[in-house]
Amino acid sequence: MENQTKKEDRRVRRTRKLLTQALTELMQHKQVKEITVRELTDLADMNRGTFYLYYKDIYDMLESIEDGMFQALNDILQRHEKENLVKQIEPVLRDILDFIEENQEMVRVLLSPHGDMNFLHRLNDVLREKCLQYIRRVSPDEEETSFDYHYSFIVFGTAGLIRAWVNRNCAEPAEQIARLAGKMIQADSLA
Amino acid sequence: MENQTKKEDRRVRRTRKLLTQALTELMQHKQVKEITVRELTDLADMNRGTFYLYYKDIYDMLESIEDGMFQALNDILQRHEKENLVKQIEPVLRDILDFIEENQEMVRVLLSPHGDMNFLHRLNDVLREKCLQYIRRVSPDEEETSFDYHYSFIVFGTAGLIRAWVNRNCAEPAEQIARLAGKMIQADSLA
DNA sequence: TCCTTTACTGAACACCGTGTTGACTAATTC
DNA sequence: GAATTAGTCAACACGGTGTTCAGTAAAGGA
Repeated sequence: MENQTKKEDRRVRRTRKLLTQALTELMQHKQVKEITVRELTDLADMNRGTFYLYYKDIYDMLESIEDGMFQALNDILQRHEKENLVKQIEPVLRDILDFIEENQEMVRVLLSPHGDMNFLHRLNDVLREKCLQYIRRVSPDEEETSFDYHYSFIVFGTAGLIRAWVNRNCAEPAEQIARLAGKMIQADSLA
Repeated sequence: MENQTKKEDRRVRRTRKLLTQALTELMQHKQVKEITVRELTDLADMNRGTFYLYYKDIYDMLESIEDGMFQALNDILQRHEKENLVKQIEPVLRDILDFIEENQEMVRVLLSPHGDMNFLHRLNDVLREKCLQYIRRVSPDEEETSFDYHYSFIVFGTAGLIRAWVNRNCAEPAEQIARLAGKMIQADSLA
């Protein structure tokens, strides 16, 4: 990915960046459905046709941005692959929250009322294995069905927590939120 | 509300019902953004203009349906107004889950990837006071900021649980889910 | 049962965003 | 400096939108 970025023409980087900035800006004020390609490119101060050189439509662009975030998320999960999750769930959370803090504007709009339900579900899918693995270790004598419910509660709950955090402009240090999330996740897994 | 329904012309009831059925049907297969008024009224087998007698656009219609659900939710909360939430959170949950089971098709699509983020946030708002009240009783010596995070975790988490449940076509009895939710909510509040 | 009211139909309308095209210009890379 | 490629500009047909108005059919009250 870094390789690709460096091979990219400077104009391409510029255009992508301007479009992303404009979309983030617009999504703070209106729903995705209300955003037209015309006003997006107007705000980014470029030709409307240029948009179509990169994306099919606004939703395609949004998905593409989400792709980038999940790429990063996967990298983080990869790095913590070999840790024992039961005692060390907070380090992963720390890294994830740090990444979120760096991209808070986009995360905020994605989890806002103007946001994207599909984002939540993709998050669900990515974290599924990781979470099940964790829950099984914490309370191994649980029935299979219960796993699913605990896991769904935890992932959506954590998303809610993150949403509250970015809505406060990440006022609290990431470490504190990681600890809090860790506690609640553990409490649920045992419940 | 019942009064209004009975005063309504039979044709109005019929039209509203057909439109709602058609939308529910379409939302199972495609995103809201992809649904046109034309295909909605085609599926409902009525004139396109008729749609506009009731709703501004598809999103307005969806919001209107959500309004009805929140109306019902408020009624349920009202009925359980005077209960002591600490020991008796499950009865409210039971009633809410019963209602959800009756409307599972719509709830399923609203919480699906094709769903509506705004729905989650409205749920958040409605349950806010109720939840804060509960958390304060369970763990009264907590700082104010923490409340917000616990509360956000719990509401989103419960939504996730409900989503998992309706995705399984409400296979488990509502009572069992209410107990599970109650346990996890309590565990979080204490965490 | 008739009569009034009103929901719905069907067709037409201008409007606007979409997505694509082709020739031209400007920036970037090697 | 030359070749390549990104971005511009104007134009185009297309299709969904939201609204209108006259005509039809269904509902509900007396």
